[in-house]
Amino acid sequence: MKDIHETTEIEGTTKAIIYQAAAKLFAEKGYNGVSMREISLQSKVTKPTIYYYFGSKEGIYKALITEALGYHTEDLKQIAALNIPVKQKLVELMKRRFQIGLRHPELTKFVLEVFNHYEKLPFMNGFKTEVEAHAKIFTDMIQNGIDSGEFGASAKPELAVHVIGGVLMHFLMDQMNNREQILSDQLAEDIIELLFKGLNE
Amino acid sequence: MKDIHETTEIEGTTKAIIYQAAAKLFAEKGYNGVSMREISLQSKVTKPTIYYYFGSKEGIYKALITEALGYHTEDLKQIAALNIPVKQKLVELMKRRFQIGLRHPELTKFVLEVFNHYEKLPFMNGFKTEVEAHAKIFTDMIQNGIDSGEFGASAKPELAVHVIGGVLMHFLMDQMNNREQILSDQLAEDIIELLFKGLNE
DNA sequence: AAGACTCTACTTACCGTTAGGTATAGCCAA
DNA sequence: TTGGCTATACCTAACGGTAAGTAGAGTCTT
Repeated sequence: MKDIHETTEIEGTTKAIIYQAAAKLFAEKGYNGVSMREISLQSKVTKPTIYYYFGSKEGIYKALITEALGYHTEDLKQIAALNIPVKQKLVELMKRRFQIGLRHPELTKFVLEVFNHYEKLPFMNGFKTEVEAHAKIFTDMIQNGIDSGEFGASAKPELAVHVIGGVLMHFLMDQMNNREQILSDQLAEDIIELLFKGLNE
Repeated sequence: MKDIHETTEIEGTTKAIIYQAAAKLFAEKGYNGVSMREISLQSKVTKPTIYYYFGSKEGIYKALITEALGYHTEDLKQIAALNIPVKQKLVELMKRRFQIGLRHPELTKFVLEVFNHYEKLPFMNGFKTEVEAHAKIFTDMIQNGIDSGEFGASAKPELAVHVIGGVLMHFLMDQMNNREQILSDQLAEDIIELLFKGLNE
């Protein structure tokens, strides 16, 4: 899989410079917390140039979300297609998400924001389809684990999906708000192990 | 325990009217997404009157956070002091948080925002102490469960804290973004049960 | 008990600043 | 010399915040 920025951007071009400056600022302060002037200053590109490439503030933001979301969904599809036990898929998913979280914190924050849609922007609904597509792949993966008997029969699928997804997002969020490194492959394994064995063992 | 709004507000007063309008708007659109004019319009109170009572935009926001955070910490303290097994305390905590989430979605969103501090406001740091105090009570509670042998010895305390806390926040967040009711006492019990037994049972 | 004063609660009208966005002209590589 | 790109300078609307003033109830003095 290509690295996250390679899909739409060529490093060093004016567009890419604007793109990365905007990603950083939006991730730090949210959509309404960032002004076009700030992006212009941070990227050292004048305002009209930004408008030339992205059309509007909404335009940059949407481009950012689309890329981040697309990348994550593609990655998830790939994992779902692997020929390994579901439990291993979950470990793999968590490891990869953690790695992306460390390498691309800005884009990770966008994904978290879309999934949790906190600072509700009116145009966020436009991504509903993509978010649901992503959720479906994940749900199917868990359902597979239950159907195949790999998970206990008592595990309710929707509950399991929420718990695993919730924990994953929580750790990502935690890393996004911390300077020191929290996430690691080992942590990913420990989390899945704990979720499988349960607290009372 | 008193209901959440009784602590600082008397229903029907101008201050309370502003307060509730602001809570609703901030929860919907985030700090930077809401203007003082909007609060003024929504509450049908003129702008200077809002300044008369709260001093600044930051002032209203901080008042909202302080109340919500204070209430939640008080509630958590109360649960921690109960003379029941730790597992039951967790169930009780989750039930209560779910109930607050349903009854007071606006204030619940504030708590989530502070804990996840997404749209990072510069003055959010001012609540670090309170957030840490809250976290400590929770961590001690889990640690108790491990020390007393109620939880499995293999459960790493920090991991367990993050998993339980993460799941709790995730479900609250999910409810905040949905119109239909998701949360219930039964769900709280199911979640804790799943976390204890693990997925493979 | 009447007038002078004070206080709370609130309004009208406005401030300087910044927001998103753009018209227009110039630069420069192909 | 044309078309992709970038700069200057500007627009209107909206922002957070405030100066100045007032209605009306209460208080204090004579």
